[in-house]
Amino acid sequence: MNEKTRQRRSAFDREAGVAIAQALFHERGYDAVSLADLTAAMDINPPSFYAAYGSKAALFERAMLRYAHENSLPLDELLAPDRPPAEAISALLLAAAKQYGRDSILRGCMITEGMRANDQAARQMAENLAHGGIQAIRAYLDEVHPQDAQALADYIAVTLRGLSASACNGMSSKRLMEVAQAAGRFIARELEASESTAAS
Amino acid sequence: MNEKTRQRRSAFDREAGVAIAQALFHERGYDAVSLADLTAAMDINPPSFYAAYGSKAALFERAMLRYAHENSLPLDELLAPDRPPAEAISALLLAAAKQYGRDSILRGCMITEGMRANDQAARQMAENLAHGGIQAIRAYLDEVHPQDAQALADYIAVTLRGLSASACNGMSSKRLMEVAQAAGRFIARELEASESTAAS
DNA sequence: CGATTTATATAGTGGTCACTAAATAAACTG
DNA sequence: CAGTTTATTTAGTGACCACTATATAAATCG
Repeated sequence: MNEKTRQRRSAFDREAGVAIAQALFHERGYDAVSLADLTAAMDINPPSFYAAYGSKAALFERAMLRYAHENSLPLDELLAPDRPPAEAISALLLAAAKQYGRDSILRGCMITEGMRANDQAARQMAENLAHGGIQAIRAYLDEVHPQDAQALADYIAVTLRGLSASACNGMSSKRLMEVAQAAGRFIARELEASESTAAS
Repeated sequence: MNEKTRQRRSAFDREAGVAIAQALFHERGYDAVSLADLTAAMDINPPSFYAAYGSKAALFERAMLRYAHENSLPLDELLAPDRPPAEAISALLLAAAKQYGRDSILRGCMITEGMRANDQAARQMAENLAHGGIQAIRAYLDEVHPQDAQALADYIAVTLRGLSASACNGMSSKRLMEVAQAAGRFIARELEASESTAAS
């Protein structure tokens, strides 16, 4: 009975699939999201997945790029050259803390946390993307505070990583923001101190 | 031919097995170490593993406890009540940075990084252990700086997490220590500031 | 409309995962 | 030395992993 008549849907929306993958990867991390999870969430079969994206890692990269385009901190605005550096850096840290703790499911920074994936290819992609962000901060500091741009950039990078990881383990938005504000205040004091040192 | 004569070795050293597991879990993280990795490193078969440890997660807990016993920061000494708090906290951060970057293979804090495991049971065990450390710092701050012990404890916790994660992604010991020293300096200034505020 | 291309559907692949049943050798106990 | 316990051995388990060979339906295009 019921001989053949195999049916077929039209092509699925591949950009929508990237958005779905972005949410899953952000929520659970690269390794904890399986192909079966992805194809189920997109309501497609594995061959459609591979025809569209090539591999799980390639889709992860597209998802991170989409995340960066949609959610990355507006470094250009935050770190505007005409702003007082202390204010700019404080604003950056606070904006990060706000974003990392905003959503109850999508915690922390998807790219920062991607750097701790077990899969080597996925980790490398995240590291490359994160490097760009750190470089932008470093370039800004080279302009506004060249005497110890590296140390400040490292301090900011470590603080951002700590904020992201803490957000992932449930630290509340309020507490994240308080830590960010404290760090911003500390940097402001440090800039003041080295300004007056330089002026003496 | 060669009928039977199955041989058997004596029991393996279970404590040595915990040490081997500790190194593997610290190096790669809980999820990235397989049963096969563990049994191969210990040179035993899976049934010996389960007879000795019960499960992979249970061994992870024993390995973390061993790590804590062997490597955990001597909070009692670092945070001695008769020490100036600013000095004690700076010493704590610097000691952490030193330890996280000391070994080229065993990077960061095994327990802190365990909190990001994909396996729920392993993550919970790490969170419970980490909570103890944070609580010790919090109790110390309640004694020496009760007016904002929570904010300071959060700042320290976030900084420690950032240092650990950064160590895992290759930040050099030198840079980790510079960040820790900067954070310690910032906290010293903050304590000074709030002391003088309180005195006014 | 007919030919070609594209992306779907079914139904798998081999590999690895944590874990175990059954048999038996060593160690322990009387 | 005999009986019991303990921990080893071999040889698997089913579940899940990322990924794919083959067939065919829809979309595209002359």
